[in-house]
Amino acid sequence: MPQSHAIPKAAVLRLSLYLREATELQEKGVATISSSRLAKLLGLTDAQVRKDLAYFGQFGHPGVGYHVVDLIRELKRILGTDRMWDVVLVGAGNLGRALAAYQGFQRQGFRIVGIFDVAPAKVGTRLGELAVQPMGELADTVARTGSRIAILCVPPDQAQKVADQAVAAGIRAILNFAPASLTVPSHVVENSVDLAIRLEQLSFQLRQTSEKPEG
Amino acid sequence: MPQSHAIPKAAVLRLSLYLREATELQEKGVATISSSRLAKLLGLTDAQVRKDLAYFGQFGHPGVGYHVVDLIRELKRILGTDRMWDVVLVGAGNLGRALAAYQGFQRQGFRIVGIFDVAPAKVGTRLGELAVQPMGELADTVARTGSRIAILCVPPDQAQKVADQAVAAGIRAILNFAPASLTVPSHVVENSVDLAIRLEQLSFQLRQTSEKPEG
DNA sequence: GGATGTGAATGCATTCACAGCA
DNA sequence: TGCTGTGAATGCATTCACATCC
Repeated sequence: MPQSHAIPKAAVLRLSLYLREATELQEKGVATISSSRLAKLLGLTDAQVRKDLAYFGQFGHPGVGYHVVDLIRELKRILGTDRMWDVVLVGAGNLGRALAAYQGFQRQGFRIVGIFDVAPAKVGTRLGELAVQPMGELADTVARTGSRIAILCVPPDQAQKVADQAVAAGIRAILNFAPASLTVPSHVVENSVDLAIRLEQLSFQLRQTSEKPEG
Repeated sequence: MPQSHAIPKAAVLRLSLYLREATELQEKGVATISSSRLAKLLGLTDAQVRKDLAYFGQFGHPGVGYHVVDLIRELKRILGTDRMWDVVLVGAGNLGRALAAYQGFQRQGFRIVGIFDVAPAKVGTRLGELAVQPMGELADTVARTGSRIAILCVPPDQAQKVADQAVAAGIRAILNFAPASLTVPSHVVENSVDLAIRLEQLSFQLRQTSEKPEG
């Protein structure tokens, strides 16, 4: 049973890093891993790794470490990726098409089951095994496949409208790549990735380290 | 003059959101914005907005709010986007090509000045105004253009090697899209975006809200 | 010896609440 | 009155340090 204290949001983010690292270690044939070694691989402290994992149970072995196979199984169970998730994608522009083809999603248990776009010119074009569908078919596809997750790759001025359509279609989680703030009902979870902001943050950090950026 | 206290890392991230929102308000012709209204637009509290901005100076007006034009100018100055940054991109796969064409970078002051790939088949192919170059030309291009920032879109097993090459070429900041942890010297800043992890976090949150995910 | 799991202590970020100004 | 800027208070996350176990 988990501890009765609140789980830090940042801890859950690190679980994904532990899973990624553990998977790589498994592929290399490593059987056990200690908190200190895992921490070093990720640039964290050993205590943090142990505390993060202990929020969710006790699956380490004193004197030994964590069995990589067990660690992976537990992390997948906690994160909910011990199953396949069907995902729909809205916006078949450059980014949308690249994400539709992204192998990393499949590998982590996410399968794109539908791609949608408003532009008639894009509808019908093929992307791997899927063809771009018109927005009108979104609700049908969500209902038929039971998808709970949508990825949004639409222009920022259309993002809110498309998010509303997705929610109306039964979507419960949105990964938003549009540089815009979304408002969603409380039963829907939303997560935004603003690519330009990531560069902006680097720009800020460059200023900090070398006070003279010049040109 | 900034306050003598440490600036929370999360505050800097929010500055980018304030800039994004202020830019949108400016396009709508809004002249001033209060902390409470800005907070509401972003799902934050008014005190947080004020404190974040106050870390970097006093550019608000009691009884009025913040002049949108001034706010944008100050935020750009703080974030370092009051100038153009030249950026190189390594990895001309699906994601790399999509990012090379991404308009959002240009809009925020980032210009891709070189695209590189190891695959001979990709070298020479055109992407907008640029042609994919071989890795051997990376150092030359970085030196010639004075680029400080690199975007990495390479397979995870090549990420560390490519990061090392970029650092050796003079790069000071890396935006990494490969699902792998990078080790970089202390004078280099690194920022990773793992797309699959973002979906994983949604999966976790879905489990939390509705304890029965079923299929 | 070597490692985990965890209360206690520390440090950091957010929120409160109000003085001060337009 | 309306709003900013900010010390003080609160709340949250990380680190410490050690009992415990293989």
